[in-house]
Amino acid sequence: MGRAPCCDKANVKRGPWSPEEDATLKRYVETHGTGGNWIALPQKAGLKRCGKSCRLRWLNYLRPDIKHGNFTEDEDHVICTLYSQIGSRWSIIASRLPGRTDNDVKNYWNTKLKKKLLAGKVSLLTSNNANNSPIISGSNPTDTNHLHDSNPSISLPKSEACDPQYPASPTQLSSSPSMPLLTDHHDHIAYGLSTVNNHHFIPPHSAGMSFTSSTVSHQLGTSLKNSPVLTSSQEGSSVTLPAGNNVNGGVEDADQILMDFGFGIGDPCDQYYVNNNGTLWYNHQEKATSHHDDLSNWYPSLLAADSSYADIKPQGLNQSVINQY
DNA sequence: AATCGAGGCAACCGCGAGCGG
DNA sequence: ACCGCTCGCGGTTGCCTCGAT
Repeated sequence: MGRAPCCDKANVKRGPWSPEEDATLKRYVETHGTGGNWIALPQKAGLKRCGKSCRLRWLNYLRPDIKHGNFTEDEDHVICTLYSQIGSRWSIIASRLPGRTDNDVKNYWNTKLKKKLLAGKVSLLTSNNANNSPIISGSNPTDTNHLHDSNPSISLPKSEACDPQYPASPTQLSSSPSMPLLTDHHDHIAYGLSTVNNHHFIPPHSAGMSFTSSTVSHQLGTSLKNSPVLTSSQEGSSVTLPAGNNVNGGVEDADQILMDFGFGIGDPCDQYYVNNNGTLWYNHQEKATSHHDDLSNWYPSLLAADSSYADIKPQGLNQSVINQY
């Protein structure tokens, strides 16, 4: 037996809200509040809507002080940086942006910001430029000063702070002297703590780390300093990145490194790319190809960006391991 | 002017968490 | 401890708009 529906779908209106419905809901909530029960609200308010629909409409549209459209550069940075650190937890990200809803942020990321980021029009801010970091502390949603907090930290709920997928706060991890980063295919370890298909992976940003070409060289045991574009895939495929793209700047930027390790998260064609500010980019290819220029496949920092890895589960990690970092 | 496709956004869906009985 | 109910979240869908052809 499946879950009972939250409402009688046959007797509720669905689809876009009319101005009359908006007015009715707004009037009711402003007069009576939600009463802590959205399920019962539509009947009391005289709406033929599902309670969940009412809640969504109120939170995402009718609530006072909602901002729509026109995300600022500061907001872009907040979203990008938090996304790089905590992934697609839109409610947390939205809570840092006064007047923005999780739905808004999510849509903005999916439709615009991801592309903007890939095009290099907005950057992720790292621990190296913490003075400008939008990663913020405090919880007052109306306080916009946090956008320029000089001593940033993000507070996750306790359970999340202990979640091995988010092994520790960025602040804690940034002080890590040496975290195991890259090993080869045989060890099935890429970046550390999270595990995907038995391959461990944590992007540098999640660890609050700056990731430089020399670090990569060291970890790979290979001299990369004179190799702005590295391919070390088992297939030995070379990679051509789109020209004029800051993120995938390839040969134009000697500090940027492309790594096609040929191992890891499911496919020999997976690629990892670290640019000069420490941002890890991940490219998943379904099939081996010499053309890795489909921008839609590049993701910054977090595997969580790719829904095909939604099954990421932490494995074999305990607090003592976390404490090492 | 008509058609088509891509992009953007609002809304829906299903699941997990939390809470009270 | 268990169960049922509601809330909140993230992923997905579908409609609308707009630009290109």
